[in-house]
Amino acid sequence: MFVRVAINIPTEKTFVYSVPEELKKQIATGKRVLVPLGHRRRMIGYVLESMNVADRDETRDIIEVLDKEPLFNENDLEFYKWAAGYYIHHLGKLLGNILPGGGGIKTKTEKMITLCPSDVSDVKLTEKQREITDFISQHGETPLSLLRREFKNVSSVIRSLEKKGVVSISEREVYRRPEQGPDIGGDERGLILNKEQEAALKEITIGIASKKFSPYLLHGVTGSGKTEVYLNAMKEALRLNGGIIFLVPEIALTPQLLSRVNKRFRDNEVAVLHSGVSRSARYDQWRRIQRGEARIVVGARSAIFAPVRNLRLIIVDEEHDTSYKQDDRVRYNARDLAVVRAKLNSAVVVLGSATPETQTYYNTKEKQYRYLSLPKRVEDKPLPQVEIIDMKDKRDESGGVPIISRSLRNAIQDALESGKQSLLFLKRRGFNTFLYCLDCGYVFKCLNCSVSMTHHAGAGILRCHYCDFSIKAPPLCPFCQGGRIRSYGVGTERVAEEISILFPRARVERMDSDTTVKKGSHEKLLKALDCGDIDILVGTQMITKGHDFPNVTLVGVISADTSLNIPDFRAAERTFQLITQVSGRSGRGDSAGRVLVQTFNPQHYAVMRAKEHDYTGFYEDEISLRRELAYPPFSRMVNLRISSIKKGRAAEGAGRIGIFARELSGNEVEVIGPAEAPIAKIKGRYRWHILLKGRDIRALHTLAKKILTKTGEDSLDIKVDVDPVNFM
DNA sequence: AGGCCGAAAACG
DNA sequence: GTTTTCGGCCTG
Repeated sequence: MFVRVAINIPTEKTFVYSVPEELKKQIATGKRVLVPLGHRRRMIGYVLESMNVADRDETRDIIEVLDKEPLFNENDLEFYKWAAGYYIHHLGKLLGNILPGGGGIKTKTEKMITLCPSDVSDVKLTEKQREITDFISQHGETPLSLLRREFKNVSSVIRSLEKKGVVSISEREVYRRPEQGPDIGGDERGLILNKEQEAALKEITIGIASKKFSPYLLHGVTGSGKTEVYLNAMKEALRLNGGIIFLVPEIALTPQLLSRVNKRFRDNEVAVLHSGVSRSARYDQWRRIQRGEARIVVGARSAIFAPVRNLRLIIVDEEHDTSYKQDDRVRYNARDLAVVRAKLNSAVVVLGSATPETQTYYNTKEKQYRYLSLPKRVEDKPLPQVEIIDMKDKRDESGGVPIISRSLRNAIQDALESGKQSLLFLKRRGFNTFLYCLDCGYVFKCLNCSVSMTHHAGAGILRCHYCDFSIKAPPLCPFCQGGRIRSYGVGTERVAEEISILFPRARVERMDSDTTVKKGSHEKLLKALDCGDIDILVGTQMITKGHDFPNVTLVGVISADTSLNIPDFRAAERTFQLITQVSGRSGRGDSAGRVLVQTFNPQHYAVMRAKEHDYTGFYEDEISLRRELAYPPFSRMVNLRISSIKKGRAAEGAGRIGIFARELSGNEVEVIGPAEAPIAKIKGRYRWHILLKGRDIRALHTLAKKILTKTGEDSLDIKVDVDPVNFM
């Protein structure tokens, strides 16, 4: 017997090994095996298939079968192969990244004690032994750990009981569970769906029953109750014995959402997968899913690979969210893969958003996806009033542009006085964007990355947000020794400080990746906000995602321009989404909400359409621009990211690859660049990129693959990014 | 990825 | 002529 395995090494090849007689019984597709590779090396191989004849003369034996049960089946494998092919990754590398337990994680077992059924009344027992056997007879099969808690010196007593034949010891697998977060947002209200929710649910239900591939866009304004539709659809899929994947952006995978799911479904039906779940718990969750014990998987992007049995429904909440795109190691987009997987499984996929990607909405126009709409908030609550504040003519006492305009200040004041909460959003954490020397103009930049370092005043340090390198903030300019060091730009820390000065009585908190590094601190802040222990919360992106806090009536966007001025064709879309999503946090309770957006571009269509809550208007503006410039959805893109430790080498190599790409591109593919990346250096590597653009993804694939094989000749690092999202 | 091997460069 | 370094190649 032989097996074909994939190994997590950068090669297209799969490897055939022979199976020793004693391991034959254990072999199955989807299990991991330990195999020898090369000289004295042992690697984990993933069994792709087993066969009776090998297609080569010499094979080596596998050493060990690592899993009792497979991690995936043929159906899952078909999907993994598709993903590896589409994103131009080696299958072994993909499997190594998405499957749990790259290391040798063992299943956790627990010793169970049972009384032997045979008549043991004539066996003499000590008092202690009697006590324990009585306890076991009351409880039936009892875990040893429970006995440990109840009695002293349990192990020795049990050992002697076993010797006497009174009890028997067996081992049972136990699942390690991810830690449960606190219960936030208790009231599970609104079980009754409104007309639009009902209509959307009905359509989805038809799709589920049809057992045909049925893709939907659920376009519902913020606060329109999309989650309620999801939960009902899930119930329906479950009723038909279907498996479910519910994807949410990593940051939105909050206790709030989880407790909602947990209240609706039985605990043992739900498995949770995300980066916060420990390795071992992840492995156990995976096995529960594979066995079909957990029918519902809730998770961040990697959960799209979960080996769900009889998959009938995939939900992608906030489908526009860029965190569905994984940019390191294995590059894939979980939102797009969700559609593919649904297609392979003849299942339903529901993409939900208040601000769908232009591409997604376009697909509904092209009749690729069915369009479902929730145009109103639940209970007909009004959308918040959005006011745009033109910062061009705003000056503070010293003649500079103020961080907080007068109007925003007044609005915060109003909210405070009426006992309401405010959220202030901005893109950058830290205190200031950067420090510079007033005398010579020296800017403190990271030595490894070509970005200015962010000033964290609280800690008195400068930190690079790309490589995390930090230094003490120096009092003197290292270049001219001048003492006049000034700061420019603002971060969350600076805004929080400013707010504390303006409103000394208010309870101000900051939420960004600095204040939430500690496990559970994210939940703690949200809980505090939920309990009303915070008046004003200043934060980055993470305060914008999906939360529902009824007492928040004011949302302030400190600057809409940070997302508008990035070198990315989706900048307008991102800005529209951002303003709309942040706005959505406002006025979810009984009081009407207000949103204030500070910007230097009040006339920009993304800003104006967001003010009017006009998604379709924005879409029309955007799609005509995309058509004109032949950007997606009117073209496809593949980005080649080239980097090297040596500056010249990166530039040269990129140039050479550019020429090569143009030679091969033909008239189907347009080669743009090479260009130095907007962030020219990260972690000591100089970065360039070449963009391939064309109508047909296959032509792009072919060209990208040719470039990869051809360029093995120099020590450049080349990465292929299919359907790129991040152009920095 | 990581070890092996041959070719080229450095060495004496 | 010998040692060291570098880069390409292969692993079942």
